[in-house]
Amino acid sequence: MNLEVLIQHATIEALKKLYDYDTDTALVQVQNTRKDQIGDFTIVVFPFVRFSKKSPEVTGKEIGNFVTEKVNLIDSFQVVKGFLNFIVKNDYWLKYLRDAFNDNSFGLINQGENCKTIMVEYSSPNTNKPLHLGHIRNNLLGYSISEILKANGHKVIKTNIVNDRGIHICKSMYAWQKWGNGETPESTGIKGDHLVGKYYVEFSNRLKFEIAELMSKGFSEEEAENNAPSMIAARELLVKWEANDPETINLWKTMNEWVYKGFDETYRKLGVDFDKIYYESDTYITGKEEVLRGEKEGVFFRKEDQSVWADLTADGLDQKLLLRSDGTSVYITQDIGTAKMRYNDFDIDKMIYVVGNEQNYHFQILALLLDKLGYSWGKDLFHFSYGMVELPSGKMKSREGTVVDADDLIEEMTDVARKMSQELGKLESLAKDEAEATYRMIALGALKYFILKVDPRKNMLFNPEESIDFNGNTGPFIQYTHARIKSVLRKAEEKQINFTTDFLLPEISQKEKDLLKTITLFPDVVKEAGDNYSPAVIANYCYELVKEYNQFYHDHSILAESDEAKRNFRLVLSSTVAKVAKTGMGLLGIQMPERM
RNA sequence: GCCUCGAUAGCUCAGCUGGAUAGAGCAACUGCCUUCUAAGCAGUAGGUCAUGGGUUCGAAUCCCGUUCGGGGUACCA
Repeated sequence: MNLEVLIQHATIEALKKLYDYDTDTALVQVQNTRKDQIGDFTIVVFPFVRFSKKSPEVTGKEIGNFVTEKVNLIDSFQVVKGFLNFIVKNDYWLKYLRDAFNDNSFGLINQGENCKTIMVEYSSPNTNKPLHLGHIRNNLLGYSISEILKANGHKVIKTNIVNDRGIHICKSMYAWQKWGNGETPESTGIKGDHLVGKYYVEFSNRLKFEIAELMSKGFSEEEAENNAPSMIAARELLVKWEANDPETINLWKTMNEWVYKGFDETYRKLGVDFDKIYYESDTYITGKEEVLRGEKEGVFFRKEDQSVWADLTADGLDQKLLLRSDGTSVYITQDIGTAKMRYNDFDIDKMIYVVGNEQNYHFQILALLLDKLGYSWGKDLFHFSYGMVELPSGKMKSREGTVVDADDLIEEMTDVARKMSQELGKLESLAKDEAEATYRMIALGALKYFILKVDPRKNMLFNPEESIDFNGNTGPFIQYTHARIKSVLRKAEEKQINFTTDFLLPEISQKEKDLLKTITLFPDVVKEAGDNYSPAVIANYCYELVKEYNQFYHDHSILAESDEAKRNFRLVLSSTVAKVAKTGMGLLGIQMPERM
């Protein structure tokens, strides 16, 4: 049982003995004492004065005396206004440090009885265009959430559903057929996903032109879009595709292969991966079957034009199209099929969809439809809904070319990291490829931290005019601190200074104690991040920790310390900070360099 | 229109399961490298927590109204 719980229980007992008041753990909260106050743990006594019938100060003193008597790890206490601050014996903190230092999986929970099998879907790209910054946020969140859930003792299956079919890819296919002149990634030297994306943009431009033309002839915007020749051609391609037309399927396969090769490269650079990949071209048929079964069972209905719908008005929503009048399937049809296949393939306790908040409505409906189709797990689907990445000019739109391309961004960041390292004269002793790997590590550290430190639910702003920072509250700052500690530890080794946790109790300074206390917060932070699906909690903690370390580092010598117990303690402290920071950043998918 | 999310320093963000004087970073200004990595440390300045009410011993945090902004409400995905 940890000390906070001991204090909590002792306080409950005190309330009973002193004031004959019965309460439970929910009403007695032990919190960490504010940094600017003396003490380690705090209990707010205001809620108790009502039945102690004494002033907050007196109430605090009475409870303080009782608890201090009862819990022998507590050294003393102070009452400031209505706040009861306990001061804990140094032995407690030092023992904690020893344990943390010796525990290789400090802060992580082993797979135990609460272990769930959780499937996390993320990335989910369309195969008609390359990945952009919005996808980067998705990929980083999905990967990080998976790691955080593993750290909380769960089994995680990372999955990706590739939207490899549908009208969007037909648009690229049509444009390539029409204006491509047989271009390939090989013939042009353009990365496959970028080449296909180029034709998607060309299609959009052409369509925009055609719509304008038709509207000038008196068509409404909707009519114009439906009657634009390019749009008609793309729809024809989709019908041919669903009818298995060999020529269409061939072209589709070829262009998708180009895209996959490109995606694989981007995923590799980003450092994300998947345990199982689904393709909508494999799952949409199951979806169609499910919809038709639903229609047969009277859950769904068919309109005169042969389109199939779900009536959700009883649930406070609208009618929802499930199959088009030409018989082809839509987005939600595919998702129904994908969900069913996943539950057939794996024994899943929980399904998490990492998808942007623009699709909140979609997932609300998906859960409802699956429930109506008789799947008990339908309502348990969890949509991890995250905010958009916005540019100063507003939302990113692939169709309009206002996107920050993922590959470009990573390259630019790497260039900045390289330039900066060289200006600072760092890494000169490293071999070229090792230095390059470190630049990449720093660049990705900056990018990933920049994205993951913000609350996932909120929209965030990216300004391409200002490059992502490498100083201050950033990934490289945390990486730097790690490298700094590693450097000290290397020097210790060179000087043959061995250190163990057997140090006799040294006196510890306030800064050392603050740092040590920050280390003790890590397990709770991991748990909170898991409960709230929030990499941001981890990111902000890592920053807090290394900031604390840098202050300590500035004020104390480590290797030059003559008192052996102190030197020993500081080395253990440093080493533990490095380990915790590395573990924490690992949960964000950020690697830590040995030197930088 | 309806549904939904948001608004904290000049900018980007923490803090939101109610607790002490609202915190960081960036940008601006000042100091600190003959000593373990200055991608660092210390400091100055910067706030009506959109706004009006309510609940409470106590509200940035919870509730209601208002204003402004994002997203959704497609036979796009």
